Amino acid sequence: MAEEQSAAIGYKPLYMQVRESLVQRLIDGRWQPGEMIPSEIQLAQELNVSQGTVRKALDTMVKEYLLVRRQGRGTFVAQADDAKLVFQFFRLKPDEGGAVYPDSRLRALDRAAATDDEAEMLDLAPGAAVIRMERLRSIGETPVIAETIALSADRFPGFPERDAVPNNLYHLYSTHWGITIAQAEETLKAVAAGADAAALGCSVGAPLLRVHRLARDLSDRPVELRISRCLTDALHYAVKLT
Amino acid sequence: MAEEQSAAIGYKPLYMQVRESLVQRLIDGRWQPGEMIPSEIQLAQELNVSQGTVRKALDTMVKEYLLVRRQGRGTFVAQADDAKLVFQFFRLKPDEGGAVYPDSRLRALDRAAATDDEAEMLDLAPGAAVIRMERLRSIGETPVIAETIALSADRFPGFPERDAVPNNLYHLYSTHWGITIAQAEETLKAVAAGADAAALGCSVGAPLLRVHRLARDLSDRPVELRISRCLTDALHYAVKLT
DNA sequence: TAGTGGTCTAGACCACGAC
DNA sequence: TCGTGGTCTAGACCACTAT
Repeated sequence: MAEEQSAAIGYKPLYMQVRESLVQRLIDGRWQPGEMIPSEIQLAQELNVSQGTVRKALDTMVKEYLLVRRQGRGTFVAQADDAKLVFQFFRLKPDEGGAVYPDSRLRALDRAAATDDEAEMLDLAPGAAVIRMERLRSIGETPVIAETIALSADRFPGFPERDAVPNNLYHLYSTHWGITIAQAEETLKAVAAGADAAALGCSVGAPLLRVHRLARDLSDRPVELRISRCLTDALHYAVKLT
Repeated sequence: MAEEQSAAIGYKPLYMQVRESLVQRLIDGRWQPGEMIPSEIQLAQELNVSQGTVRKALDTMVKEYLLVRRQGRGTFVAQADDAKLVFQFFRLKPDEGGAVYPDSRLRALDRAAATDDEAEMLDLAPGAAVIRMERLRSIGETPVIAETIALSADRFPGFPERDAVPNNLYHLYSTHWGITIAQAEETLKAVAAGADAAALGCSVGAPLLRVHRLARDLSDRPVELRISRCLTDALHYAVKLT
């Protein structure tokens, strides 16, 4: 690396510095999703470190789903629409049968002033403009999820019209604004169905799984606040604890 | 390692073979919880591999929470009652304030024939004997979780009487029978309160978070089936997606 | 056959904790 | 000061993929 190690205080291992330098290339868009990155040997020469140090940095980025290794071919920048990555942030599975990714129907798309909660979670000034969406997601013909999604309007200029919004939003964020969703925190509660009951085809007061998600980009900045109300009669939320 | 690499088919990296050999020492009880294990150098000599290979095996075991490294001191076998490990399998957090670990009151403890569901999940013969517990868990004076726990009676001979069952069951499994819970799969649903309503102090039909957990030991064998019904008025289930 | 990542080795030096 | 884990290097060979 160009800079020398500073004093003991604030010390960062070399491979973490390499990692940060490589993540910056993703943030800057110098490396685009799907693109093959230089080989470990090339990166090592470029950064003046050994191949082993580059390897350790790449290994951590692979574990973070930022890169994908393909033996014999090379290392590639992960894409939000990779079949496996689609389920990185989607944990609802049918009780019977394999994983499915529900279709979406956009019921509303507005610009509005952020609520206090939205402003705080998204790190915006009070009352800043947000893009807010209401979606109904279905498996086959059966509606299973009602979603409210809020985005900072500033970060998504030229957001598409209602008919042009695709099902996979994270892929849209990536292709149109170069924003990669790298991690998310979810909090789950059981709640009684209220205004969503009609859309979901359940009775008022029926138990719903409410999932509150804050999604962050590569720089850890909050990007999207999403609140989903899920019918869990034939679905469940799956978690592996290891 | 003693055995040579077999043909290409069924190939396992050396560090994974080392890992399996070390995990076996935990399964056998040759390494006890809290114990310091030999240094990397010693293990490398003993197994006839390099220190780097031992290190890679230890690194994976640390990530699995089986070992704990303490720089300058050594590497230790993880204990189920380590402050941090208690929360490895407990994801409910108060909406406000820091993490808490609820107290438990055992309402029932029986031996009974396994239900079909229990037999299948725990990999038992139909109708085999299980130990079944009903617990009510509270934060302060407020009941928040009703739990049903099923264990294979064969694997837990001499299970304590009702008054002698501690709050931390996984620590009990470890100390009395040498069974380490290494991983668990949870499935979550929202359900309406039924028979538990009285104990939890909510109304019948109130939404509860139902958590279905299958816990496995170091050999991946299912050990415990636990179904929790949680009041999520002031609690939430937290998940980090990375 | 050439180039890539995957694994393995051997040795060096540093940071930390116990003595 | 000593022993531990933490990091870094340099080089070797293997397995996989594409050509």
